[in-house]
Amino acid sequence: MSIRHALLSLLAEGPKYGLRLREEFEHRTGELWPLNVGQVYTSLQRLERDGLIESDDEAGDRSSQKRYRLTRAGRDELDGWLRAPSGVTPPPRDELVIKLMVAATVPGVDVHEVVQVHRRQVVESMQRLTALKAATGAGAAGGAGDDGLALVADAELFRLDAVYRWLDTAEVRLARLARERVPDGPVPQHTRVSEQTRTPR
Amino acid sequence: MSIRHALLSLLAEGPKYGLRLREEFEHRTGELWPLNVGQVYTSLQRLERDGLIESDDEAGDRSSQKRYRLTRAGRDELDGWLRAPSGVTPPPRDELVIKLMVAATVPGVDVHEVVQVHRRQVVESMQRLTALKAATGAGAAGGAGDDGLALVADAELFRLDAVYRWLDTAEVRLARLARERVPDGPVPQHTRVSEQTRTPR
DNA sequence: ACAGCCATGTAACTTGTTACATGATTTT
DNA sequence: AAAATCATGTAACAAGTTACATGGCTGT
Repeated sequence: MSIRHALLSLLAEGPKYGLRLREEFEHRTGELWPLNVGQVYTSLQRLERDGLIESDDEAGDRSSQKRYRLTRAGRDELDGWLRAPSGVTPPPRDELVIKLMVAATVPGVDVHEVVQVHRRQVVESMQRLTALKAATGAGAAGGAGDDGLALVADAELFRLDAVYRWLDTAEVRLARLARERVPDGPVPQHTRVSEQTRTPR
Repeated sequence: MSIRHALLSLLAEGPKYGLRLREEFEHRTGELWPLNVGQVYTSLQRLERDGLIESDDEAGDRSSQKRYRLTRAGRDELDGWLRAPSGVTPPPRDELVIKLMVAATVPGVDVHEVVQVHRRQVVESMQRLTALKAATGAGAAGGAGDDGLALVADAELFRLDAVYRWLDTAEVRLARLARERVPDGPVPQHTRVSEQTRTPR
């Protein structure tokens, strides 16, 4: 639901058209989060379908700018989103966490190795981001776009730092999990019964 | 793509059926990430469609366990996933970051207020998670399921801590962004021309 | 005239997600 | 016999994503 609302936000400043919206989005996020143009148009159509934005319907001619503006409902939706908690109910599933939780018991897979691989990737990403920040920050002498990049890069850097530290604490527990692997897990009763009554192929 | 691969991982231990897969997934993640049953079945069907898993096709009778097992292609896919970087190319879009980047320039919205709201939510979530960890950790005397919960909770806690620190550093820059708001942004040339030639409604 | 960009749009697809239906088995 | 639980399945939709098509405008 991020892109929908991001478009609403950009439209709150005034009517804009598709490509313009893409440019602004990418500029604000320091060109770190590319946004496919097609997605802007599909999102705009869906927003219009939901009555959150309107367009100058006079323009029947293709290939000329079609401005969209926020409706009242759109503004309300936007205000709600800005004050709504971001991903806390339920907590968002973290792919890396899932990966390690299940990898712990996959036969023939060394958890330590998987952890190592990801640790290395985290470090590399952090180095890349730091270099990028330094390069643009020094080169262009600090405009607004650089602030955007810095913000996005910082968010990623903090996140990656957290991931790295989690990997450290997780490794111990993961090894224990793999060892403690219960061969007689909580199997529902129905299973055992069915296995007896069903004819094996 | 997380759930697909999680199911593959669980199936790597041996053939299992739908409900069993849900139970194991939820158990591993400390019951913190509920998984809708329907989604297990849809995911299984799609995995079978893609040739990553197989089922005992003998069972035409509904409402009896249908076991799925990993195919060779499935195992390969799984191995690839375990070693693949998690969300680095391109960096995942962070909803909160987007929210604040665009909120900075929405008229009538106080960035500081939005930041405050989210700061509070982060703190509350962290407290809730810490309490949950303490409660189950002390009560059940440390089984494997508690390790699962601890791992997931830790991941969330580290993540939230990073979010909190980012909010601190971001607030300054966001205020600057809102002030520095360029009224004459990089408008594509085509726009100006069209605006002259088009009849205003 | 032609290449390249601006601008919009559409068709097709993926994963995630929920609500609901169905039937068998077990429990009360 | 009724209620609860186990187990599978389906229909429908949202949101994200990409590849492609279309036409106008601009510069060479």
